[in-house]
Amino acid sequence: MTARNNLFKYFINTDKRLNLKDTLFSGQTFSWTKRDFATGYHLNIIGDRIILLSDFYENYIEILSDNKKINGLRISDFLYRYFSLDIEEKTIFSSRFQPDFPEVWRLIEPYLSVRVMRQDPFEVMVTFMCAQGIGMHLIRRQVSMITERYGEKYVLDTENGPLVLHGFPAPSSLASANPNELALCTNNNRIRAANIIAMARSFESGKLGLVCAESGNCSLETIREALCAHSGIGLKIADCIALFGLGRFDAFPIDTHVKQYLWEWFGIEAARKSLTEKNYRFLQDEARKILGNEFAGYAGHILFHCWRKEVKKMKAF
DNA sequence: CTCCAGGCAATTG
DNA sequence: CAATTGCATGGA
Repeated sequence: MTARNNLFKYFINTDKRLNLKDTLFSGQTFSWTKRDFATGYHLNIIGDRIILLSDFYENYIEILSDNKKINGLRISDFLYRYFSLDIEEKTIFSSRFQPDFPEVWRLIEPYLSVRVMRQDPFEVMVTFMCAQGIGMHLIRRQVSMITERYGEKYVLDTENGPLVLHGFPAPSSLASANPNELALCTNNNRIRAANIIAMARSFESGKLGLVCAESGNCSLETIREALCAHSGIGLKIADCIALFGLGRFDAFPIDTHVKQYLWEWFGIEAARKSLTEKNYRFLQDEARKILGNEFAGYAGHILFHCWRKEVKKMKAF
């Protein structure tokens, strides 16, 4: 394979859609991006290098050579799992959804190819701890600054000159961070910085590692309890971590946007009330009646993404 | 100026 | 119980 630098083409060619499953195993070099990867990555393969760019921050990178492995898996096997290609589009929504909600179905049909990925748990924990009550602009800035200050630096040679990118910091790096220094990266929110450091230490000690290892076998409630024991992680963030970081596609996080579409699209009255814990859990039960249990969160993310773009008319993701 | 952004935790009624 | 407030900042 000859290295072909088309990284900047990636930034421009954002609407190009290719079938990852077909392309991934064809052995050809390709450039592939998709704007619909909310809370996930854009993927770009340049020759023998694979670059993942998050929509939470724009400077994450993994550079891999063909003979390297990730988590003990061949790259193609890793990506197959990473992009959850084992999940078929047609299985995400029940067969009753389309006839029951034809208008919603018409809106979400173009979004059915959205993938919810199995991302790195620690990374998801940190990024979602940065995502409380503020806009995507500030969330991105926080995570971006964290990677720049605490992540490993990569310099990538491109035909347009060197490109500096940063990997996501390891748990140990944030566990030993100075709170005041980290607060500079967390919107000057010292409480958040302290929470992230405490979580990183817990992760390093192995307490959270066990949750990650066992997350496929235990109940959602068990996962939530372990996560919510940490200051700065509530039900919503715990559900996000389960969904995006632990591959628990049954986890159904409810944020301000989900709350909105539960009322506007499905007429759930309780969605107009505030998100107390009791109401949060009630709304989840209601959502599962519509979306089923196994892929409630997966389906919810498709709805979430469609809601933001088609109804709220948000430009970026 | 006000209101809201992919909330949580502590406090008050 | 439920409702309110502090945390922080920037864009609409």
